[in-house]
Amino acid sequence: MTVHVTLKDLAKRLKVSPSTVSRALNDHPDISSPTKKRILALAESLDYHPDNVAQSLKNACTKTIGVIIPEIKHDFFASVLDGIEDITHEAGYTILLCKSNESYEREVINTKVLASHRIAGLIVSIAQDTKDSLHFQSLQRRRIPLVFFDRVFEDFPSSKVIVNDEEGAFSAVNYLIKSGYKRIAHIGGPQHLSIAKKRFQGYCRALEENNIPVNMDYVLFGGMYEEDGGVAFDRLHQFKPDAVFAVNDPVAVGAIVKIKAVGLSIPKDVAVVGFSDNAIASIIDPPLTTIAQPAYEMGASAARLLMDEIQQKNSQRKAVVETLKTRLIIRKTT
Amino acid sequence: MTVHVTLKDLAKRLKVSPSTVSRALNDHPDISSPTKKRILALAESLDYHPDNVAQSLKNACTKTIGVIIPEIKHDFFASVLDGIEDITHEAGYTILLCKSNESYEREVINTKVLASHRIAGLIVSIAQDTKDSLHFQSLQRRRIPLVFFDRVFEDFPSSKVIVNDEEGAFSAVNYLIKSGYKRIAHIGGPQHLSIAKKRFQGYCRALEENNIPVNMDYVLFGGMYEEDGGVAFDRLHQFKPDAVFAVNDPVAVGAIVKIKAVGLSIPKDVAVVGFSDNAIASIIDPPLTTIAQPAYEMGASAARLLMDEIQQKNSQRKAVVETLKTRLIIRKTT
DNA sequence: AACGACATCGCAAACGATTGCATAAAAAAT
DNA sequence: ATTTTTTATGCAATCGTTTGCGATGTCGTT
Repeated sequence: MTVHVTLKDLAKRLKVSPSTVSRALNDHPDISSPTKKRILALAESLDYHPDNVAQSLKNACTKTIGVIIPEIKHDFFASVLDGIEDITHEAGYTILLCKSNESYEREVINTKVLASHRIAGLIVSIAQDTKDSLHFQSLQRRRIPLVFFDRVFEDFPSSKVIVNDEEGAFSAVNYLIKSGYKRIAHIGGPQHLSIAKKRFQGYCRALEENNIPVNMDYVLFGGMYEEDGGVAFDRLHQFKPDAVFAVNDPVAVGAIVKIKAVGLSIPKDVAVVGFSDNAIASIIDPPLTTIAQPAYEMGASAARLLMDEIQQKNSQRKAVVETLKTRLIIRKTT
Repeated sequence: MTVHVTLKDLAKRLKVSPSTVSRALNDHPDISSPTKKRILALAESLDYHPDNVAQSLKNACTKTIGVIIPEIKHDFFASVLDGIEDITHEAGYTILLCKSNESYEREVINTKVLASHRIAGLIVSIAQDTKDSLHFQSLQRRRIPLVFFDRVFEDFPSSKVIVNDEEGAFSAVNYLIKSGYKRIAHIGGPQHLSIAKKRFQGYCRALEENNIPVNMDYVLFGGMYEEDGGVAFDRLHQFKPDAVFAVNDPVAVGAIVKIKAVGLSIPKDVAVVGFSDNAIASIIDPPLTTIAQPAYEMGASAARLLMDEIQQKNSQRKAVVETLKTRLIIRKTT
């Protein structure tokens, strides 16, 4: 009365050896077609499914890939996950999903759990709290292919999928300048996050190329959430900026809410630009000018890179960095 | 030069048997504390991690649970997933994530893949295309605990987490009636989906209890997406409804867009009520009156139920149905 | 001095599947 | 009729871990 039907069960019932059953199920040419048919038929009727766990143990590799993201309930990551799922599913892989909750400790635990699950590879966007990459180095030592996306370590020897943050930020700020805005503020994110840093750099370059000095009164670094945007604009308010370039859409939204709250009008008094083109951007009032990131495509690209690395496991792998293009979407906040 | 450090490696290095190492790592009382310390120390320095795959094989159970959802990039499911992750992570389980893309075939494949991964349990919200439950019955025969949420089979003998859809719909429509709306239309979903059916039932009951006959001119059944809402209102338009109760928020949004497009004003000419309280609801112009579903809580509840069932595997399990409360959120579309 | 009680540890089988090698029978070639 | 080849199947080891049982060795007890 075993619950799971095993290969041995089939063997016993048919009075053949387990090896024969295994070969028959894998359509090995050594097995005669009559026996093959008998075995296939029984397997079918008993609803036999090979035990992936045992197969993995034997083959020293599973058909699962790990994914670690800071949070799930977030347009961007959800879309990325969607892209990852579609590609890996095609390739016969399943996703082991972990969430870091932006915590370094939880990220470390996740890598350990996933490693001991023997994932074939790992796709990661690192947490805000994460500053060192020891846990990922440990995975590389075990030859587990690794692909980072969006939030990456700049000098980590692995494949990455990023967007051209600097360029995107540049084009947004440059557009603001060309539109005649003079006092352009920046609400930035934590500068140890490469995306936050790059966006700040793009902001600076745009100003410089237009011969506008970077005034640090207009620059604030905080978190990546809506409340951070509100807090930041509160402090910025005294300097009367006529435009705000936020590190991402939630922060931009936070700023918008605050701007409206203090009685200023958008974009007449203050223009706002976000980053990411979250769903919220097209829906908020007024609709937010922002920089679109191809989220689904990033997930799909990361998954494709990972699948490649897994397949050619033994050949010398080279870390490839894929930079996807951003796109400035002009709406009503500028 | 093995990549993975195994228990046997430790054993060899320390000239003890693998069983001793195993027991030491599991803090078995038979092992003396000096040897324990030696083993622990080496395990630490060699960055040893037990192979989950081998453990799973031996123990006939993994520390993973499967999750099948129709799509990921959707506020509701993403939030549910968030809830599931938090609870299962606490319990030491990892999520194997599959997406059905609303397709019956893909759902069937997913159940097979997950079963052969030997998941300890499964959480599912069924696809729109799914009409029979054979694949889930097959899982139950293998004694894999199953919990459905949101979209469930009404008469399937397993635990479920649902919201009181009928009651939620009733309260929304009742509110519309009390507010003085007379010609209340319903843009419904596929009636084989229990949630769509229940919401329609709530709509009917509200009308009936207020002595308003249900006029099927005002009722349309379609899909669950934004475009379906637009299409539906197009056809509804001729009957001049003064209020629309949509089966969910995307459909409501589709209707809103269409209503604005034909030059009607909301809520003056037509009121709109959605269902789910997606992020979009609070952001769209005008902000949408809708019925809030506790998405995160549903995920967390489903996960808790599943954890319980897994732990008391052998005792007779009873299917428990947990019904969470909805909440009418009144915004500006009514 | 002899015997049982403990404390430590190893042996070996097991989980379910795969696979190189050996073996047996049947078919083909001489 | 004998040898060679082909075809079909079984044996046994292996992946990494766990665990019941048995084998030591060390004490304390009478």
